[in-house]
Amino acid sequence: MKSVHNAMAALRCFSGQTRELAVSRVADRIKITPSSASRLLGALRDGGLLDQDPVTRRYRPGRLALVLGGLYQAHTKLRDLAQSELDALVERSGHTGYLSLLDGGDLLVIHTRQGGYPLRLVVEPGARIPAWATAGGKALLARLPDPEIRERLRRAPRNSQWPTPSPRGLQDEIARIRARGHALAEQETFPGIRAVGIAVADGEGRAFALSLSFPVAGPDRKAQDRFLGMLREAGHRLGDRFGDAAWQAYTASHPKPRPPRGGRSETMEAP
Amino acid sequence: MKSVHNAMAALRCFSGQTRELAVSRVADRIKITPSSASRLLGALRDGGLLDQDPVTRRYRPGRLALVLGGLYQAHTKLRDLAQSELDALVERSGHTGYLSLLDGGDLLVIHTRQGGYPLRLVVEPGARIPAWATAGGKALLARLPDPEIRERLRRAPRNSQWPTPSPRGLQDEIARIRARGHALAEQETFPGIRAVGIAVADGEGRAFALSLSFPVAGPDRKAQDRFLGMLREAGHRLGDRFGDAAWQAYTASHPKPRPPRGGRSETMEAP
DNA sequence: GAATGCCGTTGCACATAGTGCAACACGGGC
DNA sequence: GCCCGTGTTGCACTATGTGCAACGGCATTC
Repeated sequence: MKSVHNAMAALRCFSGQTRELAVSRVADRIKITPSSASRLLGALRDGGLLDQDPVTRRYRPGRLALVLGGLYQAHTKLRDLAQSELDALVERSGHTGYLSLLDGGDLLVIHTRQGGYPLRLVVEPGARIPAWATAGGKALLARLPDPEIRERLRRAPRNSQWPTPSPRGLQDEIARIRARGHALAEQETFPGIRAVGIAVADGEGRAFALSLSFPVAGPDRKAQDRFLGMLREAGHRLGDRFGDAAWQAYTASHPKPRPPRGGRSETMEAP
Repeated sequence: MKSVHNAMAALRCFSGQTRELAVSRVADRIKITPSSASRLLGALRDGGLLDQDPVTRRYRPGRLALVLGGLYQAHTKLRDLAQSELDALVERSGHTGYLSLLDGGDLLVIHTRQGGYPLRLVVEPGARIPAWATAGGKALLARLPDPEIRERLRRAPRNSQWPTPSPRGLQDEIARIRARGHALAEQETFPGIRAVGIAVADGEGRAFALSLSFPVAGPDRKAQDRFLGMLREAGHRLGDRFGDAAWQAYTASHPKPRPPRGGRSETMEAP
């Protein structure tokens, strides 16, 4: 299945930073000859997974990609609602928010939203970062059983930019995240950047991380705590909505912001 | 590139109705042996384009599909805004709305939203319908140069359920749609169902159709005209926003609802 | 305007890569 | 227990995709 593998390697070249790619760029990045790349991308275009700009001859994601992406969300609307929550969070905090999910040992960024604050950590959708170096990634990992966490981190290729954790430190941090229900990244993703992250899952298996990043020298302690509180409120809302058992447990460490009184307004359509 | 072609044929089996597929179902539908299908889907899973349910062994769109779908929207947010407009339309009319685009000679449904009205034409996202049998498809086709319209319809495989148009009728209908700026489908998609559709394009090439369907016996003439008016208003807003020249021209037939007074509020972030 | 470099695409011969067949393992039903 | 349906794996064969080289198009350069 080499050609199929190459095809997906080619597809993975596309990201928020590189929405369009020339044949030769793809050939370089996945180490195949330009002739093969030309045929491969041509086939993907014929199938509708890619579109080709008729004038520049460059490729970009196509219609088939759009429908498949839409289908990922499957039955739930967790992704949609999570994104709304995130947008609101960014609006109120002024800092950058990320919606992402776990891909092996990496955090895969799905959606970002820039806040108004001038100093920003810009990460494009499609970017992959070692999960353990991010707040969202840690929050997602902490939901997995211990052996799987170790397995995922073991398999992840070593990366000089983001070091691998010590077994001891890993254990402690995971325990802390599980107890509190949120994860912190203290300049671990990027120097000078602090981040807070939570993870929410729908009925079966699909988990997303919501995270918020800001400069360490930016908002003061009080403000940071407010952001964390807002993030946790969002987590509670989503957790309640999608029956995420973990979020019931987290009520202990931080009290649940609004104890459910009768008569919540339903904004979603009935099935 | 046969295996890549098969891969995309397999991917095209997924739709709103069939979000999960078993190996054998895919094998049947794209006419390959189960062994090949097993290897093929396995490769797509390894690449992240598909996920496999560990217990049922069935496949569904994966993370890579999600990012690629997100990238389709590219620089513009036409899709997002069009969807918002559509949702509002459905809310106000109570009937079903569709967001779709042209795929060869077919209309490819991207997003649907059910209204409250009990009698509904249910079309799942991912569905393909001969464009000429739909209001949205006609609106999209009418934007193309004449030879290309004929070419696309010529290439489309014959389909007993939806007949091909006569050259004469095609010519007239296209002219009518271009003059008015919207298309109608009078029980052409489905018996007893009437639909109205418009098409909007962003700066370069990407065009979406917004359409609304309702039973012929449902809303009265007045109400239908209101729906059409609302749809056209949405078209004007989107057309203005994305510089769609066609929508300036359409002002003649139906007067533009709100002539642009100074000081439009900018909701999009600056680049 | 010719020359140069870069890019995308196409023919061709070879060897790899993917195919179908058959067999196996697994899980549920009459 | 026996089935049937399903998903996966070994194996031999051939069809398929590969690299190489050459070509045409398009800018940029001199």
